[in-house]
Amino acid sequence: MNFPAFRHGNNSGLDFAVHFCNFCLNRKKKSIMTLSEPEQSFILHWGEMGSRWGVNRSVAQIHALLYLAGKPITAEEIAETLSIARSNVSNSLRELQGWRLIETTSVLGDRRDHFIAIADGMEMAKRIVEGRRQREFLPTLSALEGMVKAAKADKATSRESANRMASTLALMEQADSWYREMNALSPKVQSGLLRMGARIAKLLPTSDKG
Amino acid sequence: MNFPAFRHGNNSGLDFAVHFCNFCLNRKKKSIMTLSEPEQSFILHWGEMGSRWGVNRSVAQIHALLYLAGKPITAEEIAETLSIARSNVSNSLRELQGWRLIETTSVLGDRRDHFIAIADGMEMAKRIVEGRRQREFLPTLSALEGMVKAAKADKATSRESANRMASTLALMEQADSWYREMNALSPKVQSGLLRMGARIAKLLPTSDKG
DNA sequence: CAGTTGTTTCAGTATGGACAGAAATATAAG
DNA sequence: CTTATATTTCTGTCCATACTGAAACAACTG
Repeated sequence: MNFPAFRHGNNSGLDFAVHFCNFCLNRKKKSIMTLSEPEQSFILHWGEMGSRWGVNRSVAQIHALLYLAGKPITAEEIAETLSIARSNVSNSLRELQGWRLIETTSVLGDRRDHFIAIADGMEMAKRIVEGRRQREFLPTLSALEGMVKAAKADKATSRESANRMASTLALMEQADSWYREMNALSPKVQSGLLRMGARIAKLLPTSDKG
Repeated sequence: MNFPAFRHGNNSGLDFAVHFCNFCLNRKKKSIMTLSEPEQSFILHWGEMGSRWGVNRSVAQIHALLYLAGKPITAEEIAETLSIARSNVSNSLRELQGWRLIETTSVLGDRRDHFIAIADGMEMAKRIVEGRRQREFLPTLSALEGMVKAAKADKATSRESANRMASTLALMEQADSWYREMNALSPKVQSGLLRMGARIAKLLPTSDKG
């Protein structure tokens, strides 16, 4: 540890630029989060759950940590707290940004990025769903479209087979359309519908012809 | 190939038991399905999709094959058609039965099980969702319950942290309750709601307080 | 009961993805 | 420009899981 020729109080009257000596920065760098036992199991289970749903463990754990922390923390802190490699943290953070589940913030006098998870659980869920839709659902949908077209044209494919593909496609398209419409509603209405549950069915015209 | 002392037509007048000579059975055994090109890509993509969603490739492929076939086929046929090991097929079939996505049927004069996928796409989707709920969602839910309790009791856990866990739990419980209610509705009403999409929101009391 | 056919279990192998650590690159400060 | 610091890319290792093929097991037939 070396302390350069910086001294507190010599910032020559600048109004906005705030500097810290390396000693302060170093002290800041050392702050590892200590996790309580329940917090640890939350993070562990979150990671476990993630890996069952096609999100890798580190990504899910980091997300859980940021979510629990509720305040901006640095990549390094994350790495030390969870004991995972700095590079892994870096990649995972980038992925989480890709899912729009975390954001970066700046802290005065610190060059490092500080990361924070979006706090609203509902919003979180929506972004995860939207992410999976974009990455997996939509590509499959368009692939299926192609296949159905090909199946109908191909005379080696039985009519029944082609029909089954087509109805699968139709079902998926309907589900997607339902999702898009629901997604477009205001959060207020969305949570209203959620809270309402099956009681909504009572509002349907009694002789439901669809 | 050896042909035992069985001859056509010597079934001694039994009404219901129908026998086939081994020659016939052997001929039956050889029938491998030939898949058209669109069918192949359907199966391949289905497998790909499965593996992205935590279902292993073989299981998903076999399911796709049975779904396309639309008629009962044997484990052996599946193995030969998809070129995967017989044992793998056996295990995968068992898993598919666990998900209630396929059923077994018997064919007269054939000891082997014949498998067929449920045909209704909507029903299929519902069973998949229910399966994942049972296997992954509910366990997580109860684990979370324990953690929230522990977090509230534990004084090393910050109030904010405990609250965040609690609200996550609450959201998941609400989602589950919504699902259960929707699931209990009749298929008719369900598809009515699906087709209706966001127009359902118009039926809500205008000043929606929830 | 012996022989045949079908199914499951088991143990070893292979493959894909996660991960660590090092090296390379970028950015800022003096 | 040099040095310090932050981040990303890259490469090899490790691990989990899927998968195969063989062997054990079970069920049925004559």
